[in-house]
Amino acid sequence: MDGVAEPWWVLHVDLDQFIAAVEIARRPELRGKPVVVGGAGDPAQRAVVATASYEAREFGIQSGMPLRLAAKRCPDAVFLPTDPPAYDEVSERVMATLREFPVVVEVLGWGEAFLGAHIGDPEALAEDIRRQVHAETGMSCSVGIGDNKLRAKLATGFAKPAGIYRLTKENWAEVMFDRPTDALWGIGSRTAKKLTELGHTTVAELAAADPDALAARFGPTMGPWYRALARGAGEAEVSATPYVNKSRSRETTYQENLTDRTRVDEEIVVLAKRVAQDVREEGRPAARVAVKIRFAPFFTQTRSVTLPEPTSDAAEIERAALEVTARFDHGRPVRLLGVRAEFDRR
DNA sequence: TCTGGGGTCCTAGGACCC
DNA sequence: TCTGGGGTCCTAGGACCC
Repeated sequence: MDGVAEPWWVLHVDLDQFIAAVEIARRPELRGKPVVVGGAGDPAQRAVVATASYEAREFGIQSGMPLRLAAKRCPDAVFLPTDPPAYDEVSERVMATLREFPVVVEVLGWGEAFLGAHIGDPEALAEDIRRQVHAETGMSCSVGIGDNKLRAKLATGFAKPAGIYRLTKENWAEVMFDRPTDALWGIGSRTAKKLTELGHTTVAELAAADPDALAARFGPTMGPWYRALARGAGEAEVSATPYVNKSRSRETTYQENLTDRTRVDEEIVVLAKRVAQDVREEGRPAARVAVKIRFAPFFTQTRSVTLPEPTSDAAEIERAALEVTARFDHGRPVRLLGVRAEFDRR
């Protein structure tokens, strides 16, 4: 104290195997077993893994993998359906626990948040958080400590499971420079491949890249931003301002492709009704309506329209969705349909 | 890889206006 | 029309994240 401000730290708290952990908490007999949560819990269906328990990961099962493939890798795994309301509820309890600390809490997603704090000993705070979250919710979490959000977020990856890790300007080069560029938060496999074509395979190489060349390849915002990421740049501000949706959408992948045009319209109406309900609950009118169609085998298109006037009326949202649907070239079987409402930017 | 669902942000071309 | 320059909106697509 004595009027000397403590330094500002960003902590990233992430629940370990969150979705699987919620399921195991209410079915203790599953503890220690390979558990895979996703879709309707039927590995014969078109669906992917939401979260696999650490035991299931031993078999090479990962988030985003088709359930069918997961079942092939581990036929004895327990497959469970996703239950979003259950994850909402546990996540809320975790966030409430985090808010008991003298920190700013910015929720990132289910079981994941950034914390901002003026504090002398961030490791001690992280320990307290881990202990308190476990005591109040039964959940295990990991905590990344950083001097900005990027480094805190990446630090959590090194902390898992059930650990604490600090990543700052001091150890950034040592920890990150030899890793591939897609180890960075914001660079995925597509961009990493393009970067490799430009001769930047590692984080160190990207950090030393020519920003003008990157801008020419990726655009004036993204190009220089990738280089900044490689140097560990990120926001340090943490905001507790409640999240406001910019859009609401509903989509469905059909277990069997739709081949009947009439059926497509019927399903669009079903989705539009759900979106209209979401829009009403949002309390703000929709300004645009978009339709997404994924044709077989896996070819996705979107069409959209700006409404003459923003509306929350279900009939108008349905009508707009059907109008937009009519603009597609309906030659092939349909694998997925989606309807999205966008709110006015403000 | 027979590859979900719900979001966000950026890019780029054309329309349109002054 | 042998067609400037800048700003903004609309639309479609790509990429990424959880």
